[in-house]
Amino acid sequence: MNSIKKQDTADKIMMAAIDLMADRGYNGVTTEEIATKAGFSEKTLFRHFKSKQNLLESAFHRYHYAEEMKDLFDKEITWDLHTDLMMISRNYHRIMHQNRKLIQISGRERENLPGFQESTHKHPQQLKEFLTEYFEEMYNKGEIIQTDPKRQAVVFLYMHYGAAMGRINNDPILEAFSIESFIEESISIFTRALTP
Amino acid sequence: MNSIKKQDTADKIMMAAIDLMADRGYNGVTTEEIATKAGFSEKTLFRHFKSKQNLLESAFHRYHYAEEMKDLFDKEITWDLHTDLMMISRNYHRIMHQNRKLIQISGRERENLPGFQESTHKHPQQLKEFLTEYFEEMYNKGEIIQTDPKRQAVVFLYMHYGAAMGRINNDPILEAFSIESFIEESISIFTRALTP
DNA sequence: AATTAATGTCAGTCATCAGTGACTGTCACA
DNA sequence: TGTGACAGTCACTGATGACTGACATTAATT
Repeated sequence: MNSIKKQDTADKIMMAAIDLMADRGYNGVTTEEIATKAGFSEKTLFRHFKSKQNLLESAFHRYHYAEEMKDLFDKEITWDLHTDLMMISRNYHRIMHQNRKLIQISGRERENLPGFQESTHKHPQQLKEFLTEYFEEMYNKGEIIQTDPKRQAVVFLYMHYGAAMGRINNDPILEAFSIESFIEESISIFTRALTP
Repeated sequence: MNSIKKQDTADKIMMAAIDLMADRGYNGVTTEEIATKAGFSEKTLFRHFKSKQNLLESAFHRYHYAEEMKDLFDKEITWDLHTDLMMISRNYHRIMHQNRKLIQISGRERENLPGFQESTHKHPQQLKEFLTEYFEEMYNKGEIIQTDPKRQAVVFLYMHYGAAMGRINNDPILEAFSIESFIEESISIFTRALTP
């Protein structure tokens, strides 16, 4: 039972930490609260993590969404603009939504998470490069009009990033709206703009 | 010199508070730091504001970007799609940039700012309604194609919201890019998508 | 039955921080 | 010259929060 149970406890504590810190920030939450929420004593928390800071870092490391983002590119590209953009957007929003708590924390805790900001920025960066290449290729295939593919990629990304952040922050604008509906509209606009 | 100087002191303290809290959050900054940065003693801070919480609220109230957003609609609409969208975007980004510190704080400090979230959401809401009406009117004039104007407005807004947030957070994606360049590309895409 | 790993309890340390109270200094102005 | 408005200093308090050490408990393992 040793390492399994041990891991289980650590996981529960990390989950509790993520939950609470996403709502109230690193400094807004006490180690006691985290432990209680996880169903353990504060002492146990400190037996598993050598400090509060270390707990946050561990939690981040453990639940990092790094890898998923990459898979997004490896999916089936059909070279049909609408289909591909829909697929990419859906996956993007799914990943952003799954990782919303980590994203909230990361936005907030620049100071407390050394070298973390960069890892948050790494994946959009990759996505931007992938999209840029995709648009270039589509242009070469004569499927889209010629403009600057890098700029198109950035606009596309920010459009979805904005919506993803709105969703994370419970923006009332999205209340009347499903995210699926947003995706459809945005892709329609994009498709229509780029189709020759 | 009474109330002028008094206001001046209070202002300096509020400015210092905004500066520091935008970087490190409410709980990440001490009243002493704020006072020192403002060039006063901690005592003076508490003579002007009855608590740290009250200081934050006052600062927010004072520098609230509420009003500016509305002016954005009252500007010259030319009923030329490209021109109007450029004007709106430029103003939007200008206001967002001017108020970046308050925006950062507001995103972070949901818990500490009672009823603040709603006031942050109010203006985009207004903007969304204005844009919706604008798109409807443009459709009636036969200047744009028929789709759902509300959805168009939301997509337009989030596109710029995303970029504005990226700019605030120093997203490296925007490094190679001026915001003006983003605006141009995004409006080109939008214009091309909506033009009959 | 003895051992061990994981957790709990309790009492306590140490540092920090919001906020206060008493008193002083300074300048404007009447 | 005296009063009022504003800021400073200093020495506190009271609370909180991260983190520790000693010892007890529980339950599974051998």
